[in-house]
Amino acid sequence: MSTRARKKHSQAVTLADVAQYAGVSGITVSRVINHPNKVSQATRQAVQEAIDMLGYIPNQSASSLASARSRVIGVAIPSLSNIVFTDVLRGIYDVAGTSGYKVLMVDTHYSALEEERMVRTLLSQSPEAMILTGGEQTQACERLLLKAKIPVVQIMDLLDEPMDMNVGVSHFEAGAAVAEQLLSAGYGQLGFIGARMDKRVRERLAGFKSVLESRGRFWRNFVQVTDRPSSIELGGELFRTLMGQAGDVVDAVFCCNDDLALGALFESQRMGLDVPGDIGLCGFNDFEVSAFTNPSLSSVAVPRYQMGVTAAEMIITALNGGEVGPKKRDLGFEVALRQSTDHL
Amino acid sequence: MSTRARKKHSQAVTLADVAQYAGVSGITVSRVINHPNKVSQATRQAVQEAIDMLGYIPNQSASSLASARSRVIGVAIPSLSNIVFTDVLRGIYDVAGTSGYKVLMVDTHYSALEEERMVRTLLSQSPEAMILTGGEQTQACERLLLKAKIPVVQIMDLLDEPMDMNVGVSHFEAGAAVAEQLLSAGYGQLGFIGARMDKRVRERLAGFKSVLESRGRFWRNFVQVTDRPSSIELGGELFRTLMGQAGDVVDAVFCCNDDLALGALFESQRMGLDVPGDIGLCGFNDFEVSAFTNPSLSSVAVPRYQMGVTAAEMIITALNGGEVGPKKRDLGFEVALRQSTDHL
DNA sequence: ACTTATTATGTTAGCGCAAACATTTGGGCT
DNA sequence: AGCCCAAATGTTTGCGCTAACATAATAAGT
Repeated sequence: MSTRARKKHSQAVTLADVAQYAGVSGITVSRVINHPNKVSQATRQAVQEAIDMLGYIPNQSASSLASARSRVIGVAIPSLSNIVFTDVLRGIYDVAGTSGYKVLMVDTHYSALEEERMVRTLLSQSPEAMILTGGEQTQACERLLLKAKIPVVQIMDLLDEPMDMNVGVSHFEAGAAVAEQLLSAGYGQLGFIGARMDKRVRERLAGFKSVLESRGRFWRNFVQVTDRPSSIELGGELFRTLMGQAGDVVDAVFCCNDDLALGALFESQRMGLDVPGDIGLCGFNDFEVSAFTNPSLSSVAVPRYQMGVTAAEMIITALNGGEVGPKKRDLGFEVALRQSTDHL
Repeated sequence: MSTRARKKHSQAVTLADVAQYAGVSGITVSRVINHPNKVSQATRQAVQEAIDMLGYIPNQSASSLASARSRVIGVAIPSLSNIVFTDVLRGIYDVAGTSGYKVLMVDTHYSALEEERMVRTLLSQSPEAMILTGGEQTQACERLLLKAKIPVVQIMDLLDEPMDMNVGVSHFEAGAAVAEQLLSAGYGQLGFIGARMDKRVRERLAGFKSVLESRGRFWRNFVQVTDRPSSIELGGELFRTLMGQAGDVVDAVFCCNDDLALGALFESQRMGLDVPGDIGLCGFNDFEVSAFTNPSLSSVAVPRYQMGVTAAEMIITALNGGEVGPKKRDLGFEVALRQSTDHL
């Protein structure tokens, strides 16, 4: 044995300590923790007592290194301040947690470059799978993930060519559905306000626009968008602007999300406009509050939580070598028609 | 060399591969990554090229194991669906991210036992510090953390005896402040509705109650609470119940959070009650929407994001061996008086 | 009894990296 | 030139754990 004994990293209890205390070998302790059914009842109990007595907590780094299993799922979402993503996250956490996986989450701030950096960070933790938002990864990012050879699920959107698996809804169709519903509710001149204008919002607008164009009812100046982050305040602002330049014609507005829709609703009240009489309003994402405002706000409900659940379940099935089923899942949406679009 | 060569875990590029490619020793590659200024310009560049060429991604498990540094901060929050906590999280992520730390977050679902289980999980990742919500940890949980000998910050509340560091606000004083403000706004018979009833909500109620009792103005049947999770819908329900049993007297209601307050506001509109004329309403947490409803909703603003930032900064300072300053920080609150309490 | 499974446990080696220590190299000074 | 010091790089070892293999103990079948 070398005389220059290296300083122990810590006084932490290790597997070896437990083994000694219980009078067994290290691997037996390891098995009690990871494959308890491979150990006899008696030994298992003795080891468990030693674990409890010493307060042993396994070192996951060592375990990962030795077994090449990290039990970590990496998740990248664009923003933590948007309930849309935190709902998905909840679904992921709920499933991952009960399956013994940890979730390492990062916030990409809606930037593909930031996402690439974050994916690098995540990969350095040797995740066993990865969940990404949307399909706008950088080339380099995609290469990294392919090289990692782990299951990847892209969520939120429906992608033509997912890297691996895909769970989402068609924002194009959702936008189109809103246009249809507003038209059949009797509105004829439809406006659009949008913020942040990420891929999904652009898709909603595209779907909305396609329906209107097919009826010769689309006019560019009925669209009021900005790249600024969405907020209720901004919704009011965009609504006021839109009304300022087309208020004499526009009779209904599709707001790209419920934040904007709420802002528009409250602003319309302050402007003395009657919703749904003077102007119809429809949001997107169906926040809880939208069902309770006066008038209640029509919106598009997307199964966010379920999206997280499904993504996590697909991953866990894949990791367990099970049959994943369809690699692309369209979870659908529902247009919730409420008072704000009910003027007939 | 043994003939039974163990199967390599993966084909992943390792530090040794990079070293060989760059014609240096492994430790030099390690230095380029972790202590670049200890390597000459030329070598650094050569190694960097090798890293890029081979697409090397360091194995964090191995690094943690060898160096006893994980660069992980563990965070336990009670719920992911409450914007209150996700705002704090954002603050933590923003600071931790820019300081090169990863955040491992867990959701305790408002349960101390679940929290203990989660802390165990977190500890197995050898976090360098931990952020917990509130001060209601189990004994065992507290013991685990003490044994881990890492910086711990308890956030949200102000604690008498924090385990280590503490960043929060006094919910008792906030509740008291609301009572004071409502009284000086001219309301005389104050009610309270509350849900979830966690420690912080109970503190708000206690503060509110203490002020009223000191003026002989507290009546038990003006308080309507439930342990069910808070929601807008529930706010409406509790408000209706309270009005049903004390509506002829109560002239203002303190809602333990803005979800309830919004529910109460919308419900009062449906009941044909004038806010703030017939009834005053004050919420808590100052969600964005509260400033934009009609009437706008009075609320108590708490620096949530800043709380996360401060907690993370204290931790990083501590980890760098810096001067942390006061271990207990009261970040204060502000009562935002708006139309819903303005009936004079 | 004797082979053959089966179950329970142990031995060995190494996962990929960085701390500690050792060595070399290259000025800068007298 | 000779010396010293600092900067740059290398060698060795082990972090704590688990896969793979080896062995021992027990049960089951003939």
